[in-house]
Amino acid sequence: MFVPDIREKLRGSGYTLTSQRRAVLEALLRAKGHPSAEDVYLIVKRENPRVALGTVYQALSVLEEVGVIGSKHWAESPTRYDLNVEPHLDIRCIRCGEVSEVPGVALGAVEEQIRDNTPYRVTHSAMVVEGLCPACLDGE
Amino acid sequence: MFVPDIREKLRGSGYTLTSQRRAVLEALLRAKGHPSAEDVYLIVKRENPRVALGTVYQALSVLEEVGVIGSKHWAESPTRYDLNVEPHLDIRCIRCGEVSEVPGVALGAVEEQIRDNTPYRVTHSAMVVEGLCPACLDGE
DNA sequence: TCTAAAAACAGGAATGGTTACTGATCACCA
DNA sequence: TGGTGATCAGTAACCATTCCTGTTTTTAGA
Repeated sequence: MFVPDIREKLRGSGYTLTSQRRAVLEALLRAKGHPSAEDVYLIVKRENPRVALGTVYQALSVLEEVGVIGSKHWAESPTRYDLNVEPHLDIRCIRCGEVSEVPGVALGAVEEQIRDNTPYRVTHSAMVVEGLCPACLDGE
Repeated sequence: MFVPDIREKLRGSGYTLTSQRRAVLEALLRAKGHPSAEDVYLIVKRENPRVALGTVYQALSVLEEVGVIGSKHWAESPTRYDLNVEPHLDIRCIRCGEVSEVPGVALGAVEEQIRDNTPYRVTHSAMVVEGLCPACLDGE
């Protein structure tokens, strides 16, 4: 995703691409994994010590709203953010907190079953998966 | 589930069935839906005004540990507790917070796919579903 | 280019769900 | 009955996140 695309998406919802929002995106790119808001904040702060944590939260929320980034939430753990906005499945290690992707799992059929079996209008569904990562399994 | 069974399950993990834990179970039974810890606390307090919220949290955690109750967590919302410990799917209304069950959805195949596609040892997986309940849809 | 209005920001206080701590109370077994 | 550990009430602390206020930056119009 190029900067002009992102600026365009923000414009579309009445937002601007500020240096802080760009810094948050760059931090997300640099982190490469699934950083929390605090992780992003620490990276951004290295180059721009004056940014506030609240600004990072607000930037993440705006960027998610316009569809440039995605977020995932596990219980007892801060929300993780991700440049990958395609539907995909992530697993989180209950010991070290590392998050990684689980490829090759199709949720389409399940989502259809859900829609067919509830009178609710479904707005969001996601699979939350936890386990022990290979590194933590070694230490067992 | 009868009281002797519950006492036995608690015993098995070195716990006792205290009056507070019993009151929490009764509140859960009376609430009938998917109450939060605070909901349970308010119900328990009606008959036993001296119980502390912390006690309710601790009782819920013990009861969950021994497998007598289950819990579900949605982002931006307190954890909900449930006497139904069988795997099942719940949907939460993003407007009023009401939680209800979605019957007839099978996650077994998906869980198998997950296990086959990750090097993690999966310890827990659940589907988190949100939407608008029929009552809130009416008010749209 | 200048200026007023709107948006975004920094810094810090506040919030809400949950856990941790402390001294008092209770349950069980010898 | 007394001792030992579990449990409890009450309260303080915690942590992720949001909210608030005054200031800075950006934008749009003249």
